[in-house]
Formats: sequence, structure tokens, C-alpha cells
Amino acid sequence: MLMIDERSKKILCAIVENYINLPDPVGSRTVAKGHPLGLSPATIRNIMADLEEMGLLTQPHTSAGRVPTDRGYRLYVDSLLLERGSTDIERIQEIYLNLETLRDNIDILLVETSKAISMVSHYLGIAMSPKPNVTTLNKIELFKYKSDKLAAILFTDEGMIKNKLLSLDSEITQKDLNRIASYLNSEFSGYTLDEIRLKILKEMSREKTMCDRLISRAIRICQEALSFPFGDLFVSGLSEVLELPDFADLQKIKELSRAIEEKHTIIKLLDKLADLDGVQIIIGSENSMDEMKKFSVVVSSCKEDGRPVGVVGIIGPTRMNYLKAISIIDNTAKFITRMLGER
Amino acid sequence: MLMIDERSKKILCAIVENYINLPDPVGSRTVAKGHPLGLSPATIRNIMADLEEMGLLTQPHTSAGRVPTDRGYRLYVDSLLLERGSTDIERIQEIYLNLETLRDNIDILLVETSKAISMVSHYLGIAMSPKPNVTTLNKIELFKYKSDKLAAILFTDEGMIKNKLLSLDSEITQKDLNRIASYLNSEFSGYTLDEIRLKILKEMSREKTMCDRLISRAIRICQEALSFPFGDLFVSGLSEVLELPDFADLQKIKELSRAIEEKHTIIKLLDKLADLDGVQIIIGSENSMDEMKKFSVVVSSCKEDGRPVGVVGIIGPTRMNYLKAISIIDNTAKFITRMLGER
DNA sequence: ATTAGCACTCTACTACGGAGAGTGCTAAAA
DNA sequence: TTTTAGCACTCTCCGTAGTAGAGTGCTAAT
Repeated sequence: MLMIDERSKKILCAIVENYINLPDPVGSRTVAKGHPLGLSPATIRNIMADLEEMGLLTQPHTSAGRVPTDRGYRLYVDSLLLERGSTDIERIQEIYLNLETLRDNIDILLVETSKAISMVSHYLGIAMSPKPNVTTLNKIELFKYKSDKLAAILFTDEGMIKNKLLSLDSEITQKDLNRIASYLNSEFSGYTLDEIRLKILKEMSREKTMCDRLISRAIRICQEALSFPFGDLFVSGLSEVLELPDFADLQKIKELSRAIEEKHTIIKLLDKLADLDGVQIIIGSENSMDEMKKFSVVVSSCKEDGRPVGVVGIIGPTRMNYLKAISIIDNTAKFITRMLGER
Repeated sequence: MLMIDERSKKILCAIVENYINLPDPVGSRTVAKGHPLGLSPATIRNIMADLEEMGLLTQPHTSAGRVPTDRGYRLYVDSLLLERGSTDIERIQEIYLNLETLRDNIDILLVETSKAISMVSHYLGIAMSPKPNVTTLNKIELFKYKSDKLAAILFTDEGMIKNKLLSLDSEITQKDLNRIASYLNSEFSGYTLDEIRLKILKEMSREKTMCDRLISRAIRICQEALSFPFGDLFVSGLSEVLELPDFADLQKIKELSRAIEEKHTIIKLLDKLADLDGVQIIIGSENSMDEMKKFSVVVSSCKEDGRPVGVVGIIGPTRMNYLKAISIIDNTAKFITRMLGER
């Protein structure tokens, strides 16, 4: 662990906050003036030199001011989490009101949530629907559609409805479909999709010994119906972040847009964090994915009765207003949880 | 109409093609060398001066080569459409094979189609699902869900399935729901969603005179169920176009990303073109939306029995390889149409 | 009608130099 | 021992100047 006294920490935080407001390297004079610590620029220079030695600050070049490193941001954020205040909640509340009207469609709700986050934060807003391993099947309904097709409608306890068209290999009546559906419901309702997948695999392994043709068919249909991309990721606000001076450079924009389009890397990242409680923060190089090493991520999972129902977050430059970001994400996560909890 | 002789046209096309390959202003020497027209640079200079006077070319500055204007591209494209050849179909076919597997879910199919288009074209790929005015209701199913909610599942003739959760204001049995559903189906099946909306409005105006409580409830449910954002737009390939030198400038990237996020402007644009047959091309300033005046659009609607089932297209710089773009879009539209037609 | 020749124009690139901001170091002060 | 003042030094930023090169328009010859 890093040894650092209170005064140095204050100066580090002052530099970080200064840099967040204005992306120019921060000099000793600026710190001395802006924060009434009763220290002269010279003293502060000494401390800054120490902080640099510790790897918390860097200079873009000799004789520029200092800029926080990722580790510098980390220390700042950690000290922030201990005593964080609430930021402009009013603005957010207003936007939440509009989201209320969308509660009945979780996908659209999440899209709009990601947009809302990007609007208030001016960073990328992200929202992800629950992953199959934690999604519980409420019921399944089956319909004939156009003679040779079958529509499977999946309801989850979390309020998601997913549908999938399946091609039928042989004729079947709606009556049989109803029987299949009620069999599947009695068998699988209340289990998570991952559990169901496991059960299906087991069933299939002894399928040959089973002679009930209908059941074996039911199993097959259910398996196909479950092969669905749960865990959708919605990202909004690219034009928002392009306004930031941090993205003046084309290379960085390219990296970010690649990261956005390669959604599965972000999904993988969020998956890791979905189980944890509270607001999680990943700063620049702490990120394990190469595409994301220049950006910071602030996320929180939305949990209902300890069961995650989604993830919301922010992606932005390492020079992010973490205080604001944390507050927004914390509030949004709680709001979504509350809203979905009322269903 | 513009008067222009065959030789000038050849030179214009030569300049456009040259510029498409390499985004540098084209000089008279280059044209003389690259295209064996048997003319000297000086002659070509004269013709280029004429073309500039006609508004088909411009110079970035006095002593640079020439660059096509939007009107220049237009002439090039028009002469192209008369005698167009087929381009690298093989590559496209290969990608189409993967799309085949997705035919059962139209939304995912369209997402993947837009990705495929961007991959082969290296421009933005766009795909849009049918608009409600041309979407025909096949059937509607209603379910109780968690005691106080109602799930409405809409099937369209085009193979789309949409679902919507509605909150119930008062208790209702599944039996009643079934009766409502079969009433709605007998009444509305086979009509386009827009037609149904009209019918509903009519019904509601005389609702007061009707005493069948169930029917009035059915009408209300149906109305809510139809308030669905059909006509989704999918855009892919931002990181693809960022590699183009045309987007070296930050301002242009911002405009493009704004255009992408403000999907409704693009949707409006595509709506206008959805009714037309064949490949439609809009070049730069021909575009009525401000956000799009710096980009070109190549689109084609996918029609099944004269009824549009979607729109596919490309958005790119005005300096676009129109020949390739046209070929890709034409083929993709035909492929999608054929695939959906087989259902 | 076409071409060769030539002067002209404009950009892109490099080099130079001064202003300004911020540093590190040293020596004095607290 | 810690803090501060002073000062020389370093590096970026920005404007100016000068040059090479590409491409033009015009004129006169073919």
C-alpha cells in the first residue's frame, strides 16, 4: 500500500479537480492560489515532485504543469468514495420522470436510460439487460405461425419478454403446442435460464431412453427458444463525448468507436462487475481490455432482492468528473431498481 | 438540363474515379496520363475550366487540382446507372450465407445486415424495418402476466413479432383476454397497422353508444398495444468510416455521429425513399437534412409483392465508390427480399 | 482546335526567434 | 527541520519568413 500524508493527498485532489475542470497541466502557482492551504508555490512544487515520484502525477514535458496518472485518479476516487456528496439531483430527477412511462418495456427503458445518462453526464451512457445466468423464467408460450413456423414467447420474472420464431420440421397442432408449453412451464418455471439449459442437457442425454415423442420435441423446442442473445448492451452519447477536448485526437475516437461496436468486450467487462454491490470504478489502464485502456468506466448493477436486473454505467475519459459520474450512476441504478421492483 | 459533350463527360468521370481512389485534387497531367484519351494536359485544362464553370468541379484553392462538386458526382452517378457492372459478388455472397441463419428474427437479421453492408462497403451500413403504415397484422395474442399486467404479442405478416406489457386498471381473467384477442383478430387481422389505428379511432368515437364493456376494453388494449415504435433503424460501421481520410476532420465526425444518434432524421429520409423502386442515390447537398448535407446516401427498399418489407442502404462521404455501393445495396436488397419472401 | 511554354499563385514544410509558463535548485528565513 | 524566495533553465506555443513543388491560366505556335 501507498504511504501518503493528508496534505499531499489534498494537493493531489486539488490537481485532479483542477484538471477535470480544465484539461491543462496544473502548475504549482495554480494550486497555491485556488486552494487556500496556506502554502507557497515552492512548497507545493516539492510535494508535486514527490507525488510524481510516487507515480501519481506526470508532466507532459519538462516545465509543464502536472497531470494525474491513472493511479493518481484512483487515489482521488478512493478518497472521494468515503465522503461523497450529492450533485445536481434535480436535473436527473426530471429526466427520470420521463423514464417512468417506459417501465413496461425493459429494452426501451434501457435504451432511454443510457440516453439519459449520457445527457446528464456528457459522457457515454451504458445500460445492459440481465444476463441469462440470473434471468428467471416466468413462463413460456408457444404458437403456430403461418403453418410451418412456431413462435416461442418467453416471459421472465424480471419483466422481460423475448420472442423467437422457430421453423417446424414436421406438422404439429396448436393443441399439442399448448400441451408442450404447459409441460415446459411445469418443468422449468422458476429456474434461471442457465439452470434450464443444464436441465435440458441432462434430459437430452437420456432422451433416447424416453419414448414420449412430445416431450422430446418439447425439449428440443425449448432449447432452440433459449438460444437468445440475452444481455443486450445499449450505448448512447458518442456525439456528446466528441465535444470533449479529450477526444480532439482522431486516434482516440477510433479506439472508442471500435470499443462501442465490439460490444462483447464491454459486455464481458460489465459481467465481471455485475455481481458486485455499489458503484464500481475502473480507471484507464486498470482496464483489462486493450480497447478500453484509455477510458474510465463507472458502473453499478441494479439489484432487486439481491438478484441483478441490469447494469448501468458511464464510459468517459480518465479525466472524468468522477464525483458527478458516481452520483449519477448511483442514483440511476437505485432508480431503475426501485422502478422494476414495483412491478 | 445540362449540355455536356461526350468527351467532357469522360474527363469528368475520370476525375471522379481518380478522386474516389485517392482523395487528392486531380490535376490535368494526372488525367492525361491515367486515361489514354490522346489529349494533352493543356487541352484537358481547358475542359476542366469549362467543367468548373458548369459547376461540376471546384478547386480547393487557385493552384490545386480539381475536385468534383455534388453536381459532378450526380452526373457521374447518372451515367453510371446506365451501364453498370457487377462487382465483387463473391465476397458478399459469403456474408449472405451467414445471414441466412438469422431469418427467423427480423430485428437481428437487420442488425446483422447493416453490419454486413458496412463490412463489405467500408461505409456506414443501414437497415430499417418496415414502417407501420405498410405492416400487416397477422394476429394478436394476449396474456396475463403477474396478476396486474397484460402482455400483448403482435404478429405481422412480414414475420415480425412485437410484444408490449400493459398495466391493467382492473382485474381480468385469461378467458376474457382470449375472447378479446379473438375479437381483435376477427376485426383487425389482415389490415395494416395504420388502417387499424384509423378503425380504432372510429370505434372509439362511437364507443359511448356501445355497451359491450369487453369490446370497449378490447379496443383500448389494442390501441395501447399498437403504440409501438415500428420502423427501427440500425446503423453499423462507424469505426469503418473513421478510417477514411474524408473523416480526418473532427467537425465532420461530429456531424456524422449526431446524424446517427438522431435516428429520426435518417428515418424520415428513408421513409421518403421507401416507396420508390430500385437503388436511390442522394448526394451531399441534395440531401434535405442539414446534418446529412456532407454525406451521400445509397438506398434500396426491399419489396415483397410490391409491399416494402424494409430498407437497406449505405451512408458515406460524397467521395464514395458509387459503383461498388450501388452493386452492394442492389444485391443486398434483392437478397433480403428473396429470403423474407420464402417464409 | 490543339499544344508547348512560361509566368504566376497557392500550399506545405522547415527554420528561426521571442514570449510565457513552469520547473528544479540553492540559499535564506522561520 | 521545514518552508519560502529568488533565479536560471527548459520546453512549448506561436508568428514570421523563406523555399520547393504542384498546378493553373494565358499566349503564341502548330
